[in-house]
Amino acid sequence: MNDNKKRLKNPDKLKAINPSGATDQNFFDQVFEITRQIPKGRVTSYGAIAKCIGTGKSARLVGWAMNGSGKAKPKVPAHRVVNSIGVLSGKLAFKTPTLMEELLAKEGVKVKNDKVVDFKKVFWNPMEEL
DNA sequence: GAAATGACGTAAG
DNA sequence: ACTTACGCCATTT
Repeated sequence: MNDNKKRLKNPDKLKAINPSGATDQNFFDQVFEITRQIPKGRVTSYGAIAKCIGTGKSARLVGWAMNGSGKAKPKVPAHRVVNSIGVLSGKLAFKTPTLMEELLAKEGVKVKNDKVVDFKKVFWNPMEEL
């Protein structure tokens, strides 16, 4: 497929995030924007972000969007985003499988067995903070 | 265009 | 706590 019929407002910017040039950059933009608001030492979940944006059930898309976080500018602290139970499900997508854990530990978030320790305590809710 | 894939989520066994 | 199953939606093949 890959038809160019889809509306591409900012091909350039979008290209930086999504090489194939696809869906509204809007979605990615919002995901990144929220992710950048996550305070140091705190984490949030894909579902929470999805809900905050409004897509709600598209938590998967948030994760997919994070896939492009490495190319996004400014960079997005994707390491502060975990799944609903606090597992570092995306650590394999980083340059090194241990990078995510390292970054979190550096910020004061302890990780044990690929899980965030005291997840409920360090959880940051975009709905409440924004 | 149908089928498969995925950094998810929730429910159920 | 772990596994299975289903729903969700954009991307990819």
